[in-house]
Amino acid sequence: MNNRKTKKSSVTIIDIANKLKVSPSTVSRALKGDAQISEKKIIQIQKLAASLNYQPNSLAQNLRSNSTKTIGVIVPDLMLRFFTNTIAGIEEVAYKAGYNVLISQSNETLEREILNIQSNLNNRVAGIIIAISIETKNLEHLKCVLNRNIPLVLFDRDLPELDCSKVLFDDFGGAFKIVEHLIKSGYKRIAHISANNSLSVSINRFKGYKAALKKYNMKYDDDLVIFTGNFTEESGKYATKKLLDLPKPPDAIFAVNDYVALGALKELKQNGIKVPNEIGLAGFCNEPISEVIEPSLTSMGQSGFDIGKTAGKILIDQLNTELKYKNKTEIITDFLHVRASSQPIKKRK
Amino acid sequence: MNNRKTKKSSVTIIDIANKLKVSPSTVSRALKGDAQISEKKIIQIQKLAASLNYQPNSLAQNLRSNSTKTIGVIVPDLMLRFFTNTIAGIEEVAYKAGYNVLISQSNETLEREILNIQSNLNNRVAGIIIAISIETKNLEHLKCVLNRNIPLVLFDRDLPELDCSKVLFDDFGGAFKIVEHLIKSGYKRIAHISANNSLSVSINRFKGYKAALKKYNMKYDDDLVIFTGNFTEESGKYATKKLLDLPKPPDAIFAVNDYVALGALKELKQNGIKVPNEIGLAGFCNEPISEVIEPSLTSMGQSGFDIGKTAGKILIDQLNTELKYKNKTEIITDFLHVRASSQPIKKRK
DNA sequence: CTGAAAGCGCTAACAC
DNA sequence: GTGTTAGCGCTTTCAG
Repeated sequence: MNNRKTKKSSVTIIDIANKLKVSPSTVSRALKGDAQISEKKIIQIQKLAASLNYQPNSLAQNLRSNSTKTIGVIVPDLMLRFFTNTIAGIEEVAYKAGYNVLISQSNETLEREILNIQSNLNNRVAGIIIAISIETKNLEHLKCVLNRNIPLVLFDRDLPELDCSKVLFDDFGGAFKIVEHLIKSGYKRIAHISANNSLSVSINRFKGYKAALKKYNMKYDDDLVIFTGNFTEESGKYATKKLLDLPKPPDAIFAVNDYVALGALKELKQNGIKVPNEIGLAGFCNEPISEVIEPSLTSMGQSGFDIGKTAGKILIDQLNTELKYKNKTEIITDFLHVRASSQPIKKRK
Repeated sequence: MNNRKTKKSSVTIIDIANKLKVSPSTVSRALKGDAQISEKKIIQIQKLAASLNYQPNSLAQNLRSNSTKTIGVIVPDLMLRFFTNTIAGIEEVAYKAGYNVLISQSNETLEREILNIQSNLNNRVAGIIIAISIETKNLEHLKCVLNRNIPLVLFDRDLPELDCSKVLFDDFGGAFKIVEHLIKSGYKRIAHISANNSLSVSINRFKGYKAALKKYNMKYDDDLVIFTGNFTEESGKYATKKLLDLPKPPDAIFAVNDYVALGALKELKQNGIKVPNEIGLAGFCNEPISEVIEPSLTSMGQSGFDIGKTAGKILIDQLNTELKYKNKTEIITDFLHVRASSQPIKKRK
């Protein structure tokens, strides 16, 4: 009996059809405002549906169409601000377009990423937006998505071998601007703390660093580049320690991101080195902390929210226009937030 | 033809049945390891399924069971660190239990929250975890969820009138500890910057503040409490301005959260007031910024990740055990991070 | 131990 | 304009 009650809890198209002595298909059509159905029937049916608080059963619609109004989003780590900001952007545009957002995290492992994709496919998501894990070199699982004609949008971390839509940040240009700014501020020996985990993000920032040095005829020095393997504060400390141990330490440091820069700053302070007076410093991402630390940190902006919105837009475009094969790459840029940590050398006492 | 290809792209239970000359029901049972099916058939069927890379069509399973393996999560704002940390915690336990996570944000509006719930219900989520919006006073939409026997877990923001599972932070105790710490550090006139938007969070921190004063026989002074309406840095500045304008300004400020405290700190600095020497300061949430600002900010920890994990666990418990009516309230506590901004008065020069 | 058959709710040929 | 019918893929009685 409880069972019956539960069943009755949702009104179906058949209930409406019975009450109005019409067929279920008529109801179905009327609810969609099909032009073939007479005006009065449409109104009558829609009125009854509304008064009964009819809600279409998405599950049935999904099975019928073998698709859903759901976008799968896979990110490496939900504890990282950048990725959650991206999700906020995606949710924003998805909501407006009537899509739901299914999230999962790969924890930076390929294994879990594959399971996430699998699960997304089983759930017949309409499309997938993904930032790949550090481990992702093999791309079978991603090709599998494309083979099924499911639109795929890669963001932040590029996979040049994969042919699909992408939303990338201009890491090269961003790094270039930072280093250019440091050079113009009078710094002569600019070090770079990189991550070197084969991620495009890391690689391209390194390239931007080198390009800026080259443009201004500054010698590239291998000793001034430290590869740490990841993006943590600890790495920043470790790398800075190594830099300070050099026979000729740098007079500025460009860190691959703000947390690495924070680690560098702490290490410098611990060694009694004044920033920016003795060593200038700059980071990447413009995290909230960059604005509030002492001295405030010069950092390249990188709006995760905008990247998310763009990725969402591209995906929904592909979904709506059936241009499932149209691969679009969008490069997002942002501007440099110049703060105290990179005060021009001239102004230094 | 393309159509046919797409159709063939996924293997169904019927394909397997045909190849093995058994019925679809046998295959279905064998895949679940039904004890009734003979050992050899089970092995044979599972082997073939694996080799064909058979993936059950979740959509069909969903329709059949009128339910999904999906947990709906609704938060006010995906740009807030606390909520995304919660989501990380939920995802963690959901993943392990084989559930997907569908997220949506209400943007702090009741209207959108209702639409989010509606959408979750249409998608037949197995359960819902929600942090209500600031506007949510009417609870029809939430009762509607419970009426459908869908487990609901409220977190962070309480709605005392609603009878369901809850995971709340010990805001009262947290505030009490902060104020007690300030008192023990020698502060005599402790102000509180509150939000007063009728959220339990705000109300309970205010109550904790008053309780601590009372315990230590300190007079409660209305002038020392400012209600700003929200949780922003701007509010912190505004309230601090008002506090400094008092005939007898406070010698310590307990801000309802870290961003409000940050605003307070900036305002104090702007007025040349030394923290903690002239005015002590404490916040709430232990945001990453609290550790890096100058002076570092004393703050009550509040692990969104733990709250999320707990909420997820409770929901999944209810789902697994069919104890859909068992309403469990879990109170999460954390510890106080004492930092420079509230240095004991004795140590001040 | 296995098969036949019905049905979850909706939609879209195909009829008339 | 509207109804009939079949079927999306899976599960689960009910029969044997």
